[in-house]
Amino acid sequence: MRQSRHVGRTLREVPKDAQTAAHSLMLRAGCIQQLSAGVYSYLPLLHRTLNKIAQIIREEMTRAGSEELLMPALQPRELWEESGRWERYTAVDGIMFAFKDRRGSTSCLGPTHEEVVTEILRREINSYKDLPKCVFQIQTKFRDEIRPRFGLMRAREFIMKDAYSFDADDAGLEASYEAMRQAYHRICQRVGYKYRAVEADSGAIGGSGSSEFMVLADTGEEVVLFCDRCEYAANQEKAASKLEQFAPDTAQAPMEEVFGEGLIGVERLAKFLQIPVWKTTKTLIYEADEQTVAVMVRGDCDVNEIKVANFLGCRALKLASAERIKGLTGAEVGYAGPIGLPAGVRVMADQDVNGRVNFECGANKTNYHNINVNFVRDLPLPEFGDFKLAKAGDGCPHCAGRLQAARGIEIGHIFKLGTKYSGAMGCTYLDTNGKTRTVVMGCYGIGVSRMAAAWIEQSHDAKGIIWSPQIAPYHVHLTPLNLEDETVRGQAEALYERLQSEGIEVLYDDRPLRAGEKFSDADLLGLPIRLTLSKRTVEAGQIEFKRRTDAKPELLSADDAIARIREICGL
RNA sequence: CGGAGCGUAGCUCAGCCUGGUAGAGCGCCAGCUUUGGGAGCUGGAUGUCGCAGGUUCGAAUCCUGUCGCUCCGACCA
Repeated sequence: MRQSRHVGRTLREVPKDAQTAAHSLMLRAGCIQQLSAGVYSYLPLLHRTLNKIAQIIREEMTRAGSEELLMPALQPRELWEESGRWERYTAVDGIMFAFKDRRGSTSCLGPTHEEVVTEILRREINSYKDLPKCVFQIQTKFRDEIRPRFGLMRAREFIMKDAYSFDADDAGLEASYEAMRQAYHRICQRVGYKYRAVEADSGAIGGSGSSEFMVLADTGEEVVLFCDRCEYAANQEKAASKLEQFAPDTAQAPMEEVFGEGLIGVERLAKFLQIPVWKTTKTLIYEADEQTVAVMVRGDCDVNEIKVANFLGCRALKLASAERIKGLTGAEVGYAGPIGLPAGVRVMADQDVNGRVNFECGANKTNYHNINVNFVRDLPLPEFGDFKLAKAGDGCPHCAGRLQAARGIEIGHIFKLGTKYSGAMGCTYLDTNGKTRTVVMGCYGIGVSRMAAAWIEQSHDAKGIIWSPQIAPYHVHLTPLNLEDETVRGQAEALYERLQSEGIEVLYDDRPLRAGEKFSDADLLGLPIRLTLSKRTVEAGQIEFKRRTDAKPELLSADDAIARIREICGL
């Protein structure tokens, strides 16, 4: 491609709306243009990268036995009512674009395709002989994000690959899931990410098990925890952990109410009470749909709201307002405790709250704390469960190692759905005994446009993007100088032709610009290899070869340069 | 959803408080010089000041509404 005809001019100034490196660089390199909040045009450079990513995904999906199709983005309300997700996706979470057409029927733009794919496959599957099946598509998805941000990272319109497996039983699902898991590893490895696969919460999609593929980057929105000794790795939303255990007191002391003015925050409180932090207790009051719950965690922990919501099976979980807390506990925020709450409040506690003797908790009275509290004697046993947020430094749940934290960008998420959709929508088959059974499903998503953004987030420097050869828009940036010189111009044109004829993708900067502008643009666009011709190189009879990651260029013959390009780009 | 901020030239922004009919830098166009990391000089073009009302002799500026964009958000007991 001749750069003089290329659409996607570079920007010298940093666009004000860009909060992250990837967003800023994509705008500056002319990869994207914003059309409205969270909606972007993919300009030619990025379009090429997206196609390359899509191609890698296609190849790996196909290798794993999945077949490509394309489903409608525009979907009827009735289908979503059949699966039972309409209300949640529209009224409750509002994540789905929905609207009436001219006939008055309601449609939506699909944020995901479980309903449609189940509709397709339930007509396809009759017998166990028709299983397993697996299909995928690469398509534009729509999510009415509460707050779109970071460019392509959290957009309202984005490109995603989603695959769906259909099996006769759980064993079949395990096999399908494993094939997809392997495919996802291969995709990440082929692109070249530094990444981790982690255990994850399955969220709104539902289902029993899931893994996320996280590209490691400091600006990632997710926190992943992984063990320094074993293979355990999980999203913080899902992660379990073992807390350090302390020897309990040998005898119960009498419960006491202690005045401690304005003591909010467990560190200060523990110091004041002269007890270790692990003996303090945080009690948080939540509104969970229609019920009110109090959740207790050890003072050195925080509540993992996702675990609580999953335990309760509620749709919405949020901290109670200050007024509500005052109404329930009679105290200002900060002094809630499990003793003396109104009868309707359901009391739950993280399991590590148990096993302590003479612990502290809020007294439901402003500025007062109870100490030497003991279950059974002072209050009934609450419902115990795993409700704490695991954090770096906690013990690994599976071995004696410690958890470490890293930030990541979630690019892929695979789920064992089970029969949630097939059951609701009647996707069944007859087994060998002629008995009707429900198909067991899995779903496997990976964000194509987000993968491009994640790559840049992980691979850039002060000057610009550093593409990997596998997903770079072009392999080579041909940047001749002194184009006014006939000889240079002639050689540049000839080299441009030769590279193309050899199947090397080349962006040819044929603009009559100065060296500084060309090189700065080349660094910004970040193609893997830069080739430069000039009066100097003509005299030397060689061409200048520089990788984006090299500091200095080297002089090579055209043949040698092409050989190097082939080697680097795996051509 | 709540809170806040911003919409002025292609881009980044000043001007607004204190009303008098619009500016800078970069970019763009022409010419000359320059020519290996965004060079210099000279000349030039460019705006429904987001939109709609209102106040006023007069509105980018004040008021109201509206649309768009951006940022922040339960101080965890």
